[in-house]
Amino acid sequence: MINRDSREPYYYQLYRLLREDITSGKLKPGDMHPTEAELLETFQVSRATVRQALDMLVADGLVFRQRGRGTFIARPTVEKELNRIVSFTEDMERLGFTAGTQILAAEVQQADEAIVHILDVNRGQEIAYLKRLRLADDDPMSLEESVLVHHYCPGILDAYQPHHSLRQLLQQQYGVVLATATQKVRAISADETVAESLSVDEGAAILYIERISFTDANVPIEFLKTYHRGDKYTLYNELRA
Amino acid sequence: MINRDSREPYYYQLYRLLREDITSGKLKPGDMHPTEAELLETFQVSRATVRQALDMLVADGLVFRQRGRGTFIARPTVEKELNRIVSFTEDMERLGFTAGTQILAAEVQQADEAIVHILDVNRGQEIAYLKRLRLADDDPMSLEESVLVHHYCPGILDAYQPHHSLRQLLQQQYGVVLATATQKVRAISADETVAESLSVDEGAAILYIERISFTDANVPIEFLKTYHRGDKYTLYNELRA
DNA sequence: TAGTGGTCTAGACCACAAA
DNA sequence: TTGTGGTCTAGACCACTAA
Repeated sequence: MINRDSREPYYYQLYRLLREDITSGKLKPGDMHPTEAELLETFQVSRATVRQALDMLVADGLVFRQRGRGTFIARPTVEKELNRIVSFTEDMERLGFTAGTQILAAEVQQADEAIVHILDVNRGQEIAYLKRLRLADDDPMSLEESVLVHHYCPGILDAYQPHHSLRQLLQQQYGVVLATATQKVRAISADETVAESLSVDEGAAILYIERISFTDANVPIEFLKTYHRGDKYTLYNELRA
Repeated sequence: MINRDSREPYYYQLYRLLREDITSGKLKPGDMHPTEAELLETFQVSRATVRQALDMLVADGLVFRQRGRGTFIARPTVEKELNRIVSFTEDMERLGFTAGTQILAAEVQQADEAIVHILDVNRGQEIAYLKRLRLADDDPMSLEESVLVHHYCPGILDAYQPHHSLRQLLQQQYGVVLATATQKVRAISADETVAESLSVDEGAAILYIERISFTDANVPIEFLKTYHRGDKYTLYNELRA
């Protein structure tokens, strides 16, 4: 039900309630969604409020409307997922692998000239450096080097455990939400270090990705370099005209 | 002004009018947009209608709202461009190169089993095959193999000229608009053929992209395989949480 | 014809920013 | 204090779908 005393808008509360019914599987793809009239009655809010909540579900791609027929639960498409920021664990599980992690290095360092410009910090300012080897079904898949602005997540390297999601930790312990990211993707040849870490031959093709992640306040918070095994890893994305 | 007799909704007419003021440059980034109250008065519509039009401008990224301050014209950001379908020519010019093209093959073929599933055609149905070498400042940059459903663009291989954009040709001569695409990105090692075409050593890192493009009616129309030189080509994209 | 979503009105009160 | 956008109400009429 809608909490009338909450500072959260009615439409947003309703949105979350309706979304839960879909993501929990209570309503399945193709099912008809409760009509606007039913929602008015059930939740005792005006039609504009109901429509505002439904607009958000439509924007999320969770439902679609057909004039004269009703509102229906959408069939999830792979495409919708393609440009989302996904954790390595999520990514591997989607592909049917079991994800594992080895921590190769975790230390607080001082920002060098290169990082200063990328993460908008001052030279010498503290950064958290984390180097991890990512495994899929116990085989090396990717090598990841993360640099975080330590100021926003002090002590994160002590809190981090291999089975944790860095993303979740940032959100739950520090209230830092990764909202957007930009990335550059290149194909490179494995140098000795990378080859050894990933158990491939020197010179093997590597999918190299540099990502800068931003908080919901549009502040750069993480710089990530990833070396994926070219023979094992595929990146998907979607384009619009 | 709003045409009250049009079948086009008021909010949509208003949206187009306001958008025109921005894209024409009459309103510049950072400028304050007319307030909702002003728009009510000027266009003699209700506030809900004004807000619906403004919602669309916000969704387009053309304006942003600040409670208590007003609505402002947004600064176009590079990031917004990152997930757009871009032609090779556009792409190279953005980077400051001069784009060139050599046609290596252009012929009508019959769909084999692999293509049948990708482009949703029948086995043996006609497809247009086009193999092009892409140059940046006269250096080989990428090797592209396009497969088009010939039925939607009969005779396109005769109409195509090296300095043309395939995308423009499809739109202008056949009314086919490429609206969305999905792509897979991998790092591979150059085999003999690819190495020779791109003037790199065999085994050099190649950024390999497979793209399926869809029309605005969501019909698959083109299958594109691209081999980019790893030492020269970088792919950019943007992610959301 | 009954029921659905699409559009539109004319108000109201609120939170927030700036003077 | 004034003006802005944010939220909300209680209606209305319309276009479309399906029975």
